[in-house]
Amino acid sequence: MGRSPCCEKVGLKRGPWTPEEDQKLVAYIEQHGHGSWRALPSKAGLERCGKSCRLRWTNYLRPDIKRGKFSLQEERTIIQLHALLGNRWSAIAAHLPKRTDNEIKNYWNTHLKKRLAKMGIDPTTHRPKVDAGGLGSSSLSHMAQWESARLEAEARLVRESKLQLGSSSSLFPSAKPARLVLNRILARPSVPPCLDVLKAWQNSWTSLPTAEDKNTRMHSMYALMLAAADDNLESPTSTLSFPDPILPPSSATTAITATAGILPISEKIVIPPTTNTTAVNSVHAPTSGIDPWDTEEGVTGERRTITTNLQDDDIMVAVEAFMGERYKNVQVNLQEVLASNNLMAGLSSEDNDDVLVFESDENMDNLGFVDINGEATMNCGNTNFEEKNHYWNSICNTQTWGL
DNA sequence: AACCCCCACAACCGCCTTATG
DNA sequence: CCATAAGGCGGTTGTGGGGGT
Repeated sequence: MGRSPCCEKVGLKRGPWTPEEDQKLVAYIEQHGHGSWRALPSKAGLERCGKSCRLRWTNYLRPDIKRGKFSLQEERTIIQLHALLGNRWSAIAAHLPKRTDNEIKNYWNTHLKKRLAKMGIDPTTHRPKVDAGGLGSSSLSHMAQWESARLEAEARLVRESKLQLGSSSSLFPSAKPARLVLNRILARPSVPPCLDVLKAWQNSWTSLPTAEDKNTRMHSMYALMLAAADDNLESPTSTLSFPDPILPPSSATTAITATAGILPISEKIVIPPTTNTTAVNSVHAPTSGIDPWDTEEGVTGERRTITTNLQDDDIMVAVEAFMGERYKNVQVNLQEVLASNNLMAGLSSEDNDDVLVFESDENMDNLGFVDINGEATMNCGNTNFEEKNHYWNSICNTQTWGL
């Protein structure tokens, strides 16, 4: 389809707005609302195109925007979110009240990007620039810092999602709800567009040369699912628990109702017993206060599926994967982990047919996703849920997230 | 004082998505 | 289902101001 120009360009003024023009625009919108932007200029007596008026209003004249220097907290937030979301300025702006995407974008391009570059951080990947000599200790330190920042951002998003889901009224009604849409994880070569972190995780996984490598390397994984808006959660509309149990008790089919908050999820997540179940794998459930799936009781041979029919793409499942033989069977040290090839991923379900399956092997050493077709997409080994849950909790619970 | 360069930021451009008839 | 309008978004450009020479 053809795209029509937003307005006739001939005879229309361009360039910087004058105070008089601003005044006209503000006065008109305050009195009539903006209505159709295309029709606005003539009604307001402006010789501008509607798009120009809209941008001027949304980026500059709107009363609910904050201008001026970015605070340290705002800078930190921008960096964290950029590490997680990339150049998705509107998504980032949704987490910075009263800041516009354009302002954040400009600030990033003119300040933060350069600052990161000076620190030896690639502002695109948020990873240390690799020099010919490999990673030095300072690079590792940077990596740890930025991985930490990125993980904090992830935790922040999760927390904010919980808050938003738990409340029907947004703190910032004019702002769009935080929307983190992650594409489904697929092991097939035709990976859909997705977050960089997801790509990174996939790449890191698929780049392992052999299955043996995959198995011998230590991976751990947290799955965060929109689920469980039952009585155990803080809010009847909560749909995200983090980190909530992945696997259920073996004794019964568990149905967790995900009710509709901001995210239009209204289906059940059903966890049926599987045909050749022999025992239970379990995951600690630290946030619920109820721990029916204590890790100490993890047994072998279980294969379970969590089947969910989801109605929209606003599902987030974030996965943390720790890689590297050096961490096998050692106490996880946060900085070490962060300095390692620690990656995150996620997936979403885009239609009713999607099925998300977490699968574990006989030693509970591997967890994996299986897509709707039952094809194993990835595995993560040697899971230590206690440690990882503790780690995530420490991020989620001890951070003060200024809004 | 004049010129040049750099920087910050507002504004624009073009593509994409969504809404509507 | 299709065409079109309108809005949203991210990349890029243009402009003005400040600092250096």
